[in-house]
Amino acid sequence: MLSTPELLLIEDDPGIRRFLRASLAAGQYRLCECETGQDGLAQAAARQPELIILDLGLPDMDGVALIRQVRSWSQIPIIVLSAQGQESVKIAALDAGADDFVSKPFAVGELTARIRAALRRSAGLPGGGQIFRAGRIEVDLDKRVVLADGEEVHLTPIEFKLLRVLVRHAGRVITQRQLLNEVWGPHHMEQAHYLRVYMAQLRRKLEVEPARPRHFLTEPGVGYRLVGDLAC
Amino acid sequence: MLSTPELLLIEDDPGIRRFLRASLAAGQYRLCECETGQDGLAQAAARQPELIILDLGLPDMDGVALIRQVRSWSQIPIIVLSAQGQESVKIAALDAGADDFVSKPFAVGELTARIRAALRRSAGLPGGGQIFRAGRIEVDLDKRVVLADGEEVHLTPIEFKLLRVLVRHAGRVITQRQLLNEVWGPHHMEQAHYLRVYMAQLRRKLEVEPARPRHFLTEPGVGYRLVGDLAC
DNA sequence: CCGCTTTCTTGATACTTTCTTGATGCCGAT
DNA sequence: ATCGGCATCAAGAAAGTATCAAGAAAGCGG
Repeated sequence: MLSTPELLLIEDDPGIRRFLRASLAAGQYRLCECETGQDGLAQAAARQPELIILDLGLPDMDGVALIRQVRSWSQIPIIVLSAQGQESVKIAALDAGADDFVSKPFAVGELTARIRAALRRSAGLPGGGQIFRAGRIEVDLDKRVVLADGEEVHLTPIEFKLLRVLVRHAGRVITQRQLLNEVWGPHHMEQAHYLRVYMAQLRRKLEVEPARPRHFLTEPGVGYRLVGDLAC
Repeated sequence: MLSTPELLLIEDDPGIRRFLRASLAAGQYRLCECETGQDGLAQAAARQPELIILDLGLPDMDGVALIRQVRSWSQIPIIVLSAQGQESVKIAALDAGADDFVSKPFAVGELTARIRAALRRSAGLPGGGQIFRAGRIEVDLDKRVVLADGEEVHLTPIEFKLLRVLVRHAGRVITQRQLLNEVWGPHHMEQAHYLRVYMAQLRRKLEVEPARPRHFLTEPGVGYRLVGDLAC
């Protein structure tokens, strides 16, 4: 069960890495660590973490450039750490797309509070559980639980990721590229076949008549759309 | 957004108010100022600003409590200012629902960068979906959904592309070449036949009397025009 | 560390929708 | 009447989609 959020830490200083590993990985979050910007970019694309903590002063590339690259395909929250508290650096990072900026030395408590704030925002929820309903289907994104006719339905990690994206955009059409990007990452945006396999899987598990879907609708040539009771 | 974003400033210190008024109200934003927490809450509810800047050290009420109250009904971004840089205060404010925390004394450049970051984020989510209406027709370009008499109408990719161009230029005549260019690309600008086929399709699906179109009008020798209720 | 189970990836095939294209008829203008 | 621009219908071609299934990979428990 992958319920704890995964954070990606991009930081070259081993001391700080150890420090944050101790502070963050202790139950609350899973932590994935990188030492270089290149590796960080690759990991961000491959693992699709829920949040990125980025040290601006990397040896191999400019931190602001890294932010821009990530922002070219994703809205993952990025919290920047930096030894330089210079105002111009902060502005550059924030305007490049960073969500928050923390100067070193920092207090862990504050950092974790800012992480919570960023995750809360990106979840799009006040913190209390929002439940999506569509006919006999019930989805609780927080608890990571899906019910059909009140019965719990087991979903694999990818199935749930896909469902989550659909639920978050419920009512509107999502393009195949967008789904592929958000579920498999930017390197798989041509593998539309994955989408078909997993959409069929979701329908098989959640639709009454998988062959005649009432909620997981296909928009041929475009993408898919999840229609539920709460229409916006 | 058509007009400049409105910010609500809740701050008892007249000096800082004057300072921020000078920095923020100069063209970029509209600024609404309050001296007390009570007034701030009232203004937040009444004016629905796009962002709140809140001084934690208000004379009449606890800032953290104010954050909680606002959060009980709204997700407006809140940036906290505070003279106390104490970690526990920051954590309390962020966990109460604040989006960001800036300690005094602060640099305007950083504050405005953080404001931009917060506004950018909040702009992304709810979707400023403007809906085009024309008689019984309703077009939501964001959701990619079209209704006629409240009933959903399915459009193929090309049909929707064509409709989108028409909606974006609603009220004006669009030449055939322009439509062909925007829908099929610059290599098909001579295929006026495509246009006739698909325009007929749109009329068949959306007009009450396809033979006597009321909204999808032909301008002989020139192109087409979509007339609706909201002109822009 | 190994074997077992679950999940992911990939391929093959049948099926559906959509696009393109040609034929035909209408209407107004010359 | 004839011609050019427009509307409509229809059918084959092309593109896109659903589903099954099996080997590969990854995760889990002992």
